[in-house]
Amino acid sequence: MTASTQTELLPETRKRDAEATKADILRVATEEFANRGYNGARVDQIAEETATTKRMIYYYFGSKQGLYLSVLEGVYTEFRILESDLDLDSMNPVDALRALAEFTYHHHASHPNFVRLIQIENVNRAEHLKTSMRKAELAGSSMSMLEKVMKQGIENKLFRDDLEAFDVHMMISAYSIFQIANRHTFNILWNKDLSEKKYIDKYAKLAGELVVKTLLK
Amino acid sequence: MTASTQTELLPETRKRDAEATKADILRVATEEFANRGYNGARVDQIAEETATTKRMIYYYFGSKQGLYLSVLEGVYTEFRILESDLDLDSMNPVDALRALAEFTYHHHASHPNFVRLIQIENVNRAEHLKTSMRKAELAGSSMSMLEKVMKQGIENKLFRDDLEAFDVHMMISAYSIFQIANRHTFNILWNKDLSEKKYIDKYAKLAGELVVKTLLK
Amino acid sequence: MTASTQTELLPETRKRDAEATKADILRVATEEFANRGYNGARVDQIAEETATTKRMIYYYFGSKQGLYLSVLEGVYTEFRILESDLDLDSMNPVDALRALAEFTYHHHASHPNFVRLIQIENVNRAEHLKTSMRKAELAGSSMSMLEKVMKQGIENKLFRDDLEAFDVHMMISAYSIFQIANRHTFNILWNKDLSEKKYIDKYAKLAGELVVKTLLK
Amino acid sequence: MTASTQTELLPETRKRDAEATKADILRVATEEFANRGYNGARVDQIAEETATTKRMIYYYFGSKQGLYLSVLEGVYTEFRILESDLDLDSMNPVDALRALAEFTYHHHASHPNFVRLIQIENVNRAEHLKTSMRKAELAGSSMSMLEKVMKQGIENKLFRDDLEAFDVHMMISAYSIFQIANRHTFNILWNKDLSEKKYIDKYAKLAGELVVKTLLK
DNA sequence: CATGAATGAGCCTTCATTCAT
DNA sequence: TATGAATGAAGGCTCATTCAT
Repeated sequence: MTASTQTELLPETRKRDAEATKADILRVATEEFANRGYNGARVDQIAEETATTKRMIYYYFGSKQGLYLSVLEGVYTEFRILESDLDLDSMNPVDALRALAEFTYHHHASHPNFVRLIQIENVNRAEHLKTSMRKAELAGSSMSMLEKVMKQGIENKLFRDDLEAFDVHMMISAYSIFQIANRHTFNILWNKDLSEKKYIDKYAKLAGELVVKTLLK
Repeated sequence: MTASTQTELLPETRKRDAEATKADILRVATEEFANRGYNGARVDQIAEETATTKRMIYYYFGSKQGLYLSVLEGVYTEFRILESDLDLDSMNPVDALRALAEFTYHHHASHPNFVRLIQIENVNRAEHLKTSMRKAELAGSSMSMLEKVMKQGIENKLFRDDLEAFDVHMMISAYSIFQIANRHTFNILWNKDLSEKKYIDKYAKLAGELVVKTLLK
Repeated sequence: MTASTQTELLPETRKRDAEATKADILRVATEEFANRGYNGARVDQIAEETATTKRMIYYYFGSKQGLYLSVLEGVYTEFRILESDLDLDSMNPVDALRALAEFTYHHHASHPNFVRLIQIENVNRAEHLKTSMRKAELAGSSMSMLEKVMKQGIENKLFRDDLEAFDVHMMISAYSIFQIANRHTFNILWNKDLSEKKYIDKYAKLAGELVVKTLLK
Repeated sequence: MTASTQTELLPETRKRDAEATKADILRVATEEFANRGYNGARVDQIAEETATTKRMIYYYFGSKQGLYLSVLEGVYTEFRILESDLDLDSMNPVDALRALAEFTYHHHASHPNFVRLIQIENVNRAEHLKTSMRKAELAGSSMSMLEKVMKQGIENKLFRDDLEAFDVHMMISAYSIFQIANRHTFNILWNKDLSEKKYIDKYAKLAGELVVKTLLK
C-alpha cells in the first residue's frame, strides 16, 4: 500500500519538482551566461550555484549550448510579453511612438542581462539563436504594432513616408541597447557612468524625442 | 665607407624585422579576436596563421591579454587617426554635425572588426581596456571637435542648449555601432541583412538626419 | 533487504574508491616530490605512474601546490603519529632523552623522503607549509613530551637548567636530519657513504650520547 | 697607428673586462641560485640583473649547469679559505675543538647563501658537484686540522678514542648548518625565528659545548 | 531521478638555448 | 665581443561531458 500510494503521488510531485529544478537551473544560468558570456560561462559554476547537480543540467538541457539557448529564449520571451502589454492603439501616433521608445529604453535599462545576452549572441554571430525553433515567436509583436502606428501617422500626414517600421524599430533598439551594452568602454574612456539615474532619465526622454523628431515631417 | 653605412643600417634592419613580426602578429590577432572574442580566440590559432611562432607572441606581447590589449589599442588608434582628419571647422554647425555622423557610420560599416572588438570588450566589462596606459589617447579628439561645433550651433541659436557634446557623441555612436554589432540577431529575427549596401547607404544618411533633427531647435 | 543493504553500502564503496584514488596519487606524488623537489617534479610524471589520470590530480588536489602541500602534511602527520607512540613517561629522564634521540634518528634514517621533503620545503622558504591549515597539528606533541622530561630532569638535579625543550629538540633534529639530508655532498667530498648500516648504527647511538652528555650537569 | 694601438691595448683591457664580467655574472647568479634553487633560478633573470647579456653567460659558462657549478665551487672555495686561516695548532685540543665549532657556526650564520646552496645541491643529490674537477680542493683542509687536534686529544687521554675526525666534523656541520637551513619550517611550526641574534649567540656557544662534552672522556 | 567520480582533448604559458647581424 | 630576435619542447591547468552506482 505504501508503495502504491507513493507511485501514484510521484508523477505529480516529480513533475512539479522537475519544473522547479529546470527553473532554478535557468535562473542561475541566465546570470552566469549574462555575466561571463558563452565561452566564459562555466557549467561547473552553474551547477554549483544550483540546488541540483551538473548531471541534471545535461539531463534537462542536453548540453551547454542547449542550456544557453534556453536562457536566450527565456529573456527574449519575457521581453516580448512585457512589450505586448503596451496599448499603443489608444494613443495618437506621436504619443505611441514616444511611448514605445521610452518603454523600450526603460526595459533595457532595468534588464541589463537581457541586453548583455543579446550582445553576447551577436558577438557569437547569432549562431545559437539560429538553431532556435521559436524564432518567429521571439521576434515578437512589436513590429506589427509599430507598423500600425506608422501607417496611421503617415496617413495623417504627420510622419514622413520614406521610413518603414523596421527602420524605426532599429533606431529605438540602437539607442536603447547601446547605453546599457557599451557603458563599460564609455566609462573608461570618458569617465561617465551611464548607469547613474540622472543619465537613465535624461536619455529615456531623449529616446522619445529622437524618434519623434526624426519621424515628423 | 660601405662598412660604416652597413653598421649604421644594421640596427635599422633588426628593428624593421621586429616591427614586421609584431605587425604580422597584430594583424592576425585582430582577426582572430574580432572573430571569436577574447575567450574564444586561440593563441595557437593566431600563431599558426602567423609567419612566426607562438613563442614570439609571448616574447613581444607577454600574454594573451597583452596581445588582446594591443589589438584593442590598435583599432581604437586607427579610428582616432581617421577621425582627426575630419575638417569640421570649415563647415557650418549643421553640416559639421551631419558630416561627423555620416563619417562615423561609414567608418564603422567598413570596419566591422573595430565594432566587434568594442562589443567584445563591453561584454567583458572593459576589464582589459581598464588596464591600458593609453586611455586618454584612445578617447580621441572627436569630443573636443564636437564641443566646438555644438558651441557654435548654440551661439548661432541653431541648436537646442540642453544637450552636451557627450550626449550627441553617444547618439551617433549608438546608431552607428548598433547596426554593425547587432546585425546577426536582427538577421535571424527579421530576415533582413543589414550588411547589404542599400541599408548602409540609407542608414548613413539617416544617421545624419537623426542627429541634426534632434539638435535643431 | 538485500537492496536496502546495498543502497546503504553504495556511498561507502564510492567513498572508498575516491579515497583509494587519492591515496594512490599521494603515494606517487610523495616519491616524485621527494625525488625531484617541488620545481623539478612533473605533474605529468606523477599522473603517468598513477592508476588514474592527470585530470584527477586537479580534481582532488586543485593544483600542483595543493598536491605538494598534501604530500608534506602527509609525511609530517605520519611522523607525529609514530612519535606519539613513544612512552617516555615510564622512563627516567636520561633514558627518555636517549630514547627520543635514537627514535628520531632511526625514523629519519628509515624515512629519507620525509627528510628530503623537509629540506625541499626549507629551500623554498617554507612558503607552502605557511599556507597549511594544519600547522598546529603538524608541530606534533614531541615538544610537550620533551618538556616533561626536561622538567623532571632539572628537578632531579640531573640536567642543567639553562636549556629549554626547544633547544634540545633542535639539537636532536639537527643531528638526525643532517646525515640523511647532506649525505650526497659528504659522499662526494669525503668518499663516505652515510647510508651504510655501520654509520646508521654508530650515529644513532651517538645521537643519544650527544644529547645526554650535553644535558647532564 | 690608431688601429695598432688599439689592438695592442685590447687584449689587456679585454682580459680585465672579461674577468669583471664573469665576476659580475657569478655574483648575480649566486644570489639567484641561492634564493630560488637550481630549478627555480632563471637564466633570463640572472642576465637581467647583470651588467651584461644572456649571451655572455653562455659564452663564459656554457650552460645553466656550468654556471651553477661555478657558483657552487665559488662559495665552497671562499669557505675553505676562511677556514684555513684558523690557527688550531697553537691551542690545546679542547680549545681547538671549541674554536672550530664556533667558527663554523658563525661562518654559516653569516653566510646563509653558502648553506642554502649546499642544501640545494643535496636536494639534487649532488649531481652537479659530482661533475666538478675540483672536488679535492673543495673538501678543504679542515679535516686534516681536525685529525691533528683529535690525535693530540686522544694521546693526552683527554678525548675518547672511538670517534674519528670525520664523525666530529659531521657533528659540527650538522649543528651549524641545520639552524640556518631549516629555520623556515621551524619558524612556521614553533613560531621561533632562529635568525634572531639571541639564538645565534646562544647556539654558537652551545655548538662548542656540545662537541667538547661529547668528546671528553 | 540523483550523485560523486572520472576523462580526453586542448589551452595558455615558460624555459634554456641558439641564431643573425 | 655583443645583442635583440627567435625557437622547440614541454609544463601546469581547465573544460564540457560521461560513467557507475
